[in-house]
Amino acid sequence: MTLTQLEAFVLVARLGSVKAAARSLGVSEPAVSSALASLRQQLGDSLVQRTSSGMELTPGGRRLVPIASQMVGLAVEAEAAIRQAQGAPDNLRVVATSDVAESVAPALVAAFNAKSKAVEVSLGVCSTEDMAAILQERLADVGIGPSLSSDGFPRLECSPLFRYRLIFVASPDHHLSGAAAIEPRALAHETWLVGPDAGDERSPVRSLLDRLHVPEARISVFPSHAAALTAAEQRQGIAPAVAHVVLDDPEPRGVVPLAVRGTPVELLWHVTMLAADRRSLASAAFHRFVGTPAATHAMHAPLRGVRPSQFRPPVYVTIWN
Amino acid sequence: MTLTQLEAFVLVARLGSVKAAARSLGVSEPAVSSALASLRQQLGDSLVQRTSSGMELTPGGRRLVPIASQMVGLAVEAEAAIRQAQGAPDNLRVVATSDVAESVAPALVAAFNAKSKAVEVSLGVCSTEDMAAILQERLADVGIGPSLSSDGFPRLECSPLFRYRLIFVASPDHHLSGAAAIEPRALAHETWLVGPDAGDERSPVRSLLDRLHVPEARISVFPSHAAALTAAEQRQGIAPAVAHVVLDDPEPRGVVPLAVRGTPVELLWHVTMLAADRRSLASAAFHRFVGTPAATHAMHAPLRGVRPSQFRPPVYVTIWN
DNA sequence: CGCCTAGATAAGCGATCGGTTATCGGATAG
DNA sequence: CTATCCGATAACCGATCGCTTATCTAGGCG
Repeated sequence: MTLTQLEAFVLVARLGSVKAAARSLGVSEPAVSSALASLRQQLGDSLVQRTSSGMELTPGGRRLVPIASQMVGLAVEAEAAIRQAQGAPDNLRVVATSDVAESVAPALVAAFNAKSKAVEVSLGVCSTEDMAAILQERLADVGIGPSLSSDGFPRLECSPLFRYRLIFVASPDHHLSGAAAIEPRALAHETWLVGPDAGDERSPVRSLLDRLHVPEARISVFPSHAAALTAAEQRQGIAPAVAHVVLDDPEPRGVVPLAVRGTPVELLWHVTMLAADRRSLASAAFHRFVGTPAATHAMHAPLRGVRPSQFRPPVYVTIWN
Repeated sequence: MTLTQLEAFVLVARLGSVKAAARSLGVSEPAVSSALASLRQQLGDSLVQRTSSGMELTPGGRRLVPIASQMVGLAVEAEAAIRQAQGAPDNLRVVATSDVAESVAPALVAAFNAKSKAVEVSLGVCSTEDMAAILQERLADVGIGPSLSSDGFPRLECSPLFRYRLIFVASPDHHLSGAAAIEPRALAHETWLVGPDAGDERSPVRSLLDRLHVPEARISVFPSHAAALTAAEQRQGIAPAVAHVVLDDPEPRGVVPLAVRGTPVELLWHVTMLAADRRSLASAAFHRFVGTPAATHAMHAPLRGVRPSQFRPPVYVTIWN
């Protein structure tokens, strides 16, 4: 029974699939499967069994989850405690959905870092779907993205962070540029140039594309939002974008907003972390920070110096440990 | 950071020496030392440092102890939880000092076993000194021996179990047999035939020998009390013994009690286990059991069928896991 | 019916673990 | 000063871990 095995098991139990757990851990599927096999053999219980709809816990597995989860949590706590005892900088791992990670997160993280020098902040990317489990399993300390409040993760606390506007942009040459009061359903057969969050089942962009019934063939997914925007400048296509990031850019992009009815879409990003009694000192400091005007200001500031290379290449994987 | 390493560290911290930890775990000294080295390297903290008087914790080490302790505790809890979920018999590991293990413990354990068929009980031996740490680290569930109440192990609960009389016996041929009102200090230069607990710093027999200033050369330590008694039948020497065990034996030993002033010595054995809120179901059942008349009766019953071979050969080591 | 998805299994590989015996080093006591 | 105790280290070894790629297999679905 190793901590690695326990962590794999907990993630399988929490996420309901070996595949998702493997993705969250950034390893291959058999790695997780065999970790599970070792546990099963050693404990003499199958722990989880596949059913038609995901993986179901056995009675033994159900008991193991909270214990194993706590053990893994204690392991990271141990490391943090010792680092702190030595006066070493505390560590804060922020995960965000890809849209956040490419818009407001860098500035927010930088501002926080400037203020609390004793904390080392790192920024990662994950899908909305995995975020709750990642936070609960302490693979990360803070999550930024859509609201996670109704997820059945009672130990997580989710609060509104930032109100933003989703707009659609295109090159000035685009045939819809300049058109007035465009009907949304007219966009169903346009070419869409989107960032990685189009792969995230629960991202606003994804649900929008789903609602419009845009066929797969008309969607081009880019490894970053910046790349999607660049493509929109050059190719005929529509890109969703966060309003203030595109419009207030000091070096304006070669795209213009489209006058689509119902836009800009008002949306909210939330910040999620463990409940107050079990979060780390650094997490608590971050939580306090995001309530300050300095944080709001940083997020509203135009995006500066963000290059796609700043973001982890494997966008949908969060790797630490 | 593996559980094995954490356990080694905790035991070193608790027992104050690598040697004692190695003994408790039943492994060699370098095994513990290298486990410690791995932890030190990985966490970047020396954790414990040797001083003139034992090992001293660093600030980081001090923080790690409770966390690591909890982790290993959870590991054994996990196994127990799953075993129980499968309806498998619960497991109760009893440790006792060697005097108890050879006198009342077998009957007590057997009686408990007969009553709760769903619990598998095993009996081990350890020194008084190590008992508290062994219980706290869940290497065993129940400890029987001298009182441990003043040991600075706040999570342990210690209650009186059994009042017994310590007497001295010798062969009827012995020159002191039949003598009246023997002065204790007259025994200082006799030959003593004692069981393994003479090696236990805190056993009553040891402190008695210390008080009499019996020279090392006059003490013969046997691998079991039974062996010491047998030797007393055949050789010229005095053996300490638990009164009712020797006197009520259905097949009387060839020894007689000596009329030493101050004897019989009234002593108490205690039972120690984790505090009520963190003990296992089986431990709780055992705790209830020792308060019943059946338990008292079992302990008072003459020792039946006890052979030295029933006791672990390496007397001062407790091995499970 | 065959395809597809997702988990299990096989085979293999390097790193680490966990243990041993033997030796070294440093403080303490006599 | 030397003997001794105790922890650290060296050298070594087998088992396991943790991971990979490739293949197998059981259900669900068109």
